[in-house]
Amino acid sequence: MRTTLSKRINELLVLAVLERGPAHGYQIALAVEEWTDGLFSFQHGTLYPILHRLEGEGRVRGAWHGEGRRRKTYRITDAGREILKAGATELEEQFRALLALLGGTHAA
Amino acid sequence: MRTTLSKRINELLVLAVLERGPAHGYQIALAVEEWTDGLFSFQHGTLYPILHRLEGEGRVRGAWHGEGRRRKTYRITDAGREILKAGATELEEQFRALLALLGGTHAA
DNA sequence: TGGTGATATATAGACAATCTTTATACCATT
DNA sequence: AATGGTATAAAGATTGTCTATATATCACCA
Repeated sequence: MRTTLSKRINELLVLAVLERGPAHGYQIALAVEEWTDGLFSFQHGTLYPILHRLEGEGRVRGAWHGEGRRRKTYRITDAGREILKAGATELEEQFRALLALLGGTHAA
Repeated sequence: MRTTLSKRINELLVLAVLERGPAHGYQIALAVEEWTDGLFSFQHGTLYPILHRLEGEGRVRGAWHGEGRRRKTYRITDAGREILKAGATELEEQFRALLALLGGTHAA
């Protein structure tokens, strides 16, 4: 399964949130939880490494805002948008195949 | 993400194949690959531990057939059928939520 | 003004699960 | 008899998440 499915999903979740607008880590975690009704969530010990990884790969760009409380606001890059689109499409195909196999057992 | 998503998916894939009829490990791996057009697949070092785990949990039952080449044929149990149904439903919900978030960025 | 809890980021270390590799062995084909 | 496909198993490396800890600001309340 190439790179891990969870890893891909987690990265796509982050990118999808950032596609809707810049956000910092904490906001991303909240957004994912809200928008998926709690079905997906991030521990902060999981999220920050993902953000750093994505930043290192050039899929997001982070900028510090040093007014008092330190915050790092992330924006999606063009490279990030590309793999978001490609990844979402690929994932959807995979899910279709998966559900077909799972559903085929109890559906008509 | 409770237990790993990949773990749950892998187990459901195995159970879904067995729901269609008894099979031994090698056949299960081939079936998953065929039925998902290669989008999901098992390394044998992944599949056998999963089968042993499922067997230990009573979700499948394995029986050796010792005529020459050793083969272990697995059947799904009632307990296995239960978590297959429950798991498939749960997974579908999760995917819907995920695709809504991912798709919301490039769809209307 | 001092404490609590939410906001906010980061990292080290434990843990879980898969993947790679190696081992064994039968069978069919050439 | 040698090769390649079928078939299972387990040890060890790798990967990625989770837990726990550390740090720090801010708002609120007593």
